[in-house]
Amino acid sequence: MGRSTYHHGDLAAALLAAGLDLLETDGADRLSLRAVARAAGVSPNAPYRHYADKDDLLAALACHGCDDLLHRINGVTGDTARERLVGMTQQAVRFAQERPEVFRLMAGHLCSQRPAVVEALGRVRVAVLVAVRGPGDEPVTAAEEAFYTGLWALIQGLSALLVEGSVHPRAGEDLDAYVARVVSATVAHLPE
Amino acid sequence: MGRSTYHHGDLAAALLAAGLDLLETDGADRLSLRAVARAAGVSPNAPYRHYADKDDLLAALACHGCDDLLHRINGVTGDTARERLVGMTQQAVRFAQERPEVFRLMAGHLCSQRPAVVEALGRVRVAVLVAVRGPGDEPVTAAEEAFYTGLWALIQGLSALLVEGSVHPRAGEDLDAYVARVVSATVAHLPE
DNA sequence: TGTACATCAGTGAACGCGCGTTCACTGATGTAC
DNA sequence: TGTACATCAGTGAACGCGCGTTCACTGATGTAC
Repeated sequence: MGRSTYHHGDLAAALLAAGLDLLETDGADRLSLRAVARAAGVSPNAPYRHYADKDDLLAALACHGCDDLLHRINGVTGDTARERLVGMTQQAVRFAQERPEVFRLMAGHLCSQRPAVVEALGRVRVAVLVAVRGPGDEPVTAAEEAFYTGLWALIQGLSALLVEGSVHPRAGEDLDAYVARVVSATVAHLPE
Repeated sequence: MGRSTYHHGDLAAALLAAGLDLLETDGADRLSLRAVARAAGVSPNAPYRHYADKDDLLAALACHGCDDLLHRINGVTGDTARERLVGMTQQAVRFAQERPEVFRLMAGHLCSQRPAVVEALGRVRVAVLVAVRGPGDEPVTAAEEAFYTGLWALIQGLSALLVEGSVHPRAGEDLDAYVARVVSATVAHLPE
């Protein structure tokens, strides 16, 4: 804000940070490029030096969210595939609870066609697959791919349902415990 | 359009129809109440006689979508729980493909707090539960509820992933066949 | 059957708004010689 | 070390836009007597 030089220094990063902030308070629908510029203490069209247009900034925000989620997921450990799946789903759900608007942006259609976002989401999906499957070099069969797609859908769907308030833990039940119950009940054939 | 009387007759329904139309072409974000009024051949503020505000119309559109999906789901038959689950998921996916914007509106946050939408979505969820479970009067146990929540998440999540283009059938594969594969692989413990 | 009148369902103009983006511009920076 | 100059990264004003909503209003409808 109290910028002393004419040049900002790292406006791209500052806009990203301001954007993430405003995203969570306003939602992607109401997020305006001008507001982001204002928050970064910069004139309305300064962002155009760093982002082609508003959608470009939104895509950058979504990618940032993907990186965050990827990082959380990569931190999950567990002895069995089911434990790791449960752990990852808990991470995804928590992420969505903590940063609902960035989650919506990632899962929604505003950015879903942007190559950078497609790739960032792809990395998350691969991380899930690898974590559940465990290390190994055998090629992924069609049947496995279908299975992992289902798990990915389950993770995304459950996160979304919880974020939108469509489903809830039982009264007094811990969110993580609830997620564990739902996931375990659904994929009961995975080894415990 | 060529309305001959001053009074419209059934403007509420006409606005709903125009709204569903514009929703699919513009998306909920870009849908404007004025455009809906224009499409119905009526002045910009005529809608306010029938809908409290823009959000109220959006909620009505979402409810309409829920009714459509409920109807499709209720048409599903099958000898086994898994068959019925697959059938319902195929219906949901097709619905989302045919009416992506109304699907997004239903699954998204724009209307998720509106009581009418909450109830309409609840009816769909119950229909899924009943169809998978089959007729019977025993109360739903906590474990069952968790399981059905997972199925609901799977249905919603897979529909969303397909709508956003995040996952695809294999080259040349039929969409229904793909959905059947994914669902079956994921809930392999349901009796075939 | 006629009629006064309340109510309903529209009109049309206007308000105030903030937006995305473009334009022509200028201050700051870095580099070649 | 000094300097000319290209380039980069900002400024500030403006354009044109369509929006949601409100206001005061009027045409149409239905109902009580």
